[in-house]
Amino acid sequence: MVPTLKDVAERAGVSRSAVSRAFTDGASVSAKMRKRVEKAASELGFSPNVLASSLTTGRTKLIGLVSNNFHNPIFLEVFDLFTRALQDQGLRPLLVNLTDETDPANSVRMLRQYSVDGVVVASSTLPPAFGKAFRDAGVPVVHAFGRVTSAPEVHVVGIDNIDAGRLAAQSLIARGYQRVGFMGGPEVATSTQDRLKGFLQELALHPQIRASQSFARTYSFEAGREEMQDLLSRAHAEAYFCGDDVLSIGALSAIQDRRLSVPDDIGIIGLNDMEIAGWHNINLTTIRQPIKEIVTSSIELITAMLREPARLPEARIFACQIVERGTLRPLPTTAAP
Amino acid sequence: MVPTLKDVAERAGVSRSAVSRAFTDGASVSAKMRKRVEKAASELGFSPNVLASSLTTGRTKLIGLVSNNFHNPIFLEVFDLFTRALQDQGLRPLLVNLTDETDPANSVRMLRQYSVDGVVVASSTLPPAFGKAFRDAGVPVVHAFGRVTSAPEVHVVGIDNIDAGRLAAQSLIARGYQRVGFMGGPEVATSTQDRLKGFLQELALHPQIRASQSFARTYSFEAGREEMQDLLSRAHAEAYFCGDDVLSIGALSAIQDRRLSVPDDIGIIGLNDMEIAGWHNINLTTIRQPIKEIVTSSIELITAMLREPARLPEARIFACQIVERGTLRPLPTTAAP
DNA sequence: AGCCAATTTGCAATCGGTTGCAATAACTAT
DNA sequence: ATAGTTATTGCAACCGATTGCAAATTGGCT
Repeated sequence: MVPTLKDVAERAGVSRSAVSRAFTDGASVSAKMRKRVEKAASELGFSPNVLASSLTTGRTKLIGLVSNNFHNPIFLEVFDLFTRALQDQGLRPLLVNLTDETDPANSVRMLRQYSVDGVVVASSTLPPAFGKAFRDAGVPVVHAFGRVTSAPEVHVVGIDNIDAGRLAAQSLIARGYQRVGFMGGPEVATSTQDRLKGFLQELALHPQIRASQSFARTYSFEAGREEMQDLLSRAHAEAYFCGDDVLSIGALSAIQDRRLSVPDDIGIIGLNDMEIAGWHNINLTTIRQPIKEIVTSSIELITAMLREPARLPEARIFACQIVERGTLRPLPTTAAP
Repeated sequence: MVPTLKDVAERAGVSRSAVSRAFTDGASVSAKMRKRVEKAASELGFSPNVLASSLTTGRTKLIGLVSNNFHNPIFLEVFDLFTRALQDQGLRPLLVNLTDETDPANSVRMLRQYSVDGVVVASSTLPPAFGKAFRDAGVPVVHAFGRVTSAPEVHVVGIDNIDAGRLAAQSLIARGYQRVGFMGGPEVATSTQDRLKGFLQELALHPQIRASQSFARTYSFEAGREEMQDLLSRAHAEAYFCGDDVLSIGALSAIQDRRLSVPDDIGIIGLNDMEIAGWHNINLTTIRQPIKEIVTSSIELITAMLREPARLPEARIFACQIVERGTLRPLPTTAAP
C-alpha cells in the first residue's frame, strides 16, 4: 500500500542505498542523484519509515512524555508547550499516563518496548524512583517540575520550593499580615515539605508573626475547600499560602461561603499561575512558576542527552515571581515625606 | 545494551523462532519450551521490541492522538481518559499537537513516518479535512467530538449539536425567561451553527419569546468576557446560552463586574460540564457532554477498525443532559392543587 | 515394536531501512 | 594522456523481530 524505499529505487533506476542516502543529510550523494531520487519519491508519495530506520540507527525520535497530573489545569499548558517544543525538534511525544501506577518497572518495560530515545517526566508528584528507573535502564531522562537538589540523580528542572516558600512568607509579611498560615498539599510530598521549610525559615526572622500550618488531602479543589472550611471553623489566620492554585481556589470558595471578604478578611496566595488564576472572577494572587522556561530547558537537556548520553545529571532552577492580583491586600505605600 | 531475542535464544539454547513464538500467544509452542524461554528472558530482562516486530506484523500499536485544543480544560480530562483507555488496550498514544497547523498533508506524512495503526482526532474545531486526509492515506480514523452527520465520511462520535441547542432553549423557556440570547463561539464553526439552529428551532415554537444572537471571537475566557461586556452595554437578554463553559465563565465575570446578579438579573447556561464548572465559586449550570462515553466509544471504534479495516464509517451520537447548578433560576414548582 | 498423525522446532526469507567496504566514476595536476 | 585523488555508487550484511515451510519430535493406537 504505502511506497517503500525499494519502490523508489526501482522507479528511479538506482540502488536502495542511493535512495536511503538521498534522504539522510550529510550523506555522500551527488546533486544529480538526489534530484533524481526526490523526483521518484515525490511521484510515489514516499517518505521514509522512521521506525524501520530506527532499527539500524538506534534512534526512534520518540520521547516518552510521562506524567500523572491529569487533573491540574496547568498541565494542559505544560503538555501544549512540551508537544510543540518536541515537534519543533523533530521529536514525537509518546504520552504515558501514570495515574495509579506504582511500579516503575512496568513503565520501564513499556518504554523500552517502544525504544524511546528519551523520557521526560513531567510531574511534581511522581516519586523520584521512576526517573531513576529510567536512567538505570539506560534511557536519557529529565524530570521537569521535579525536586531540585544539589546532587541530582537525573536531570531535574524546576523551581526551588524552599525559595518559593520563603517568597510567599515575605509577601505576606510585607503586606502586614500578623497571623499567617501554610495550607500545603499532601504532607508526604517533598515539594510540600520544602515550601513549608522556606516559609518557616523566613518567619523565623520575624518572631512577632504567628504562623500555623495544615495540609490538604490532595491537590484538588475539593481538598482545598474542605481544608479551609475546617480552618475557618477554628481560629484562623489572616492570610494563607496555599499549596497550589487549585487548592487556593478551593480555599477561596470556602471563604466566600462564609461571607468573608478577600483580601480584607483573609488573604490567599497560591502557586503556579495557571491560566485560570488570571480569570477576572478568580483573580488569584499567586507565585508564578515559569513553565515555559522549564519546558524549554527540559527539552534542551533531553536533546543534549541524545547527543552526549554520558552527560552528568544537572539541576536547573528557575526563580519564581509573584503575580499581584486581588487576593492579597496591596503593599503599603511608603508614606510621603 | 538491551538484550534482544537473539540473546535470549542463545542463552536458552533454542532457535530465535522459538523465542519469538514463546512471546506471541496462540503460537505453536510446547509448555516446556515456553517455560525455558521465559526463564532465559527474565534472567536477561528481555522484552520484545514492538517497533521491530511491527516491520513484519504491520502493527505498531501506536495510535495518533491528534488535537488542537490545548487551551480548554475539558481536554485535559479528555486526554486523561484517552490515554488510560488506550493503555488498557495495549495501545500507545502518539500525541500530535495541531495548533496552528493548517495543512493536513503534513500531519499525514508525520503519522505515516511512524506508521501508526490508527488515528483519533480529538477536537471540536479541527476541520473535517484532516480526518479525511488520514482516511485517504489508509489509516483508520475516528473523529471524537466531531460533527455528527447522517452520512459520515469517517467515524465520528460526539453529541448532536442541534439537539444541544434545542435543549438549551427548552431549559431557558421552561425557567420562564422571556428574552433569551445565543452567545456562540466562532461563527464559522459548524458546531456553533448547529447549536444555533437547534436553539432557534425550539424558539420558533414559542413565538412570544424574543431571541438574539452573537458570537465570540474564540472559545476563550477573554472572548466570552468581552462579548458579554458588549452585550451588557446594549439592551441585553435575560438569559444566554453560551458556546461552552469557558465562554460562559468569561461572560459571568463580565456580569459580576457590572454588579448584576446571576441568576436573578441574568441567567447563563454553558456546554461541556468541565470539572471547573462544578467548582462552588463558579457553579455553572451547563449541558453535560458525556466525554467518558464519547471516549470509550471512540476507542471501541478504533479497535474495531484495527480488526476490520474496511468497516463503514459510522456516527455515534450521545445525548446531552442538563446539569442544574446556580446560574439559571430554578424551574417553577408546579402549583399545589 | 511399528506406523501414522499431530505437534513442535528450526531454517531461511522477509519486513523497511542503513552502512562498511569495494568498485566505479569524476576530477586534478602533471 | 596518465597517474593519483576524491567523490559517488552499489553490493551485501545487518538491525530485531516474524512466519511459511519442511524436518524432527512426540504421542496414540494396534
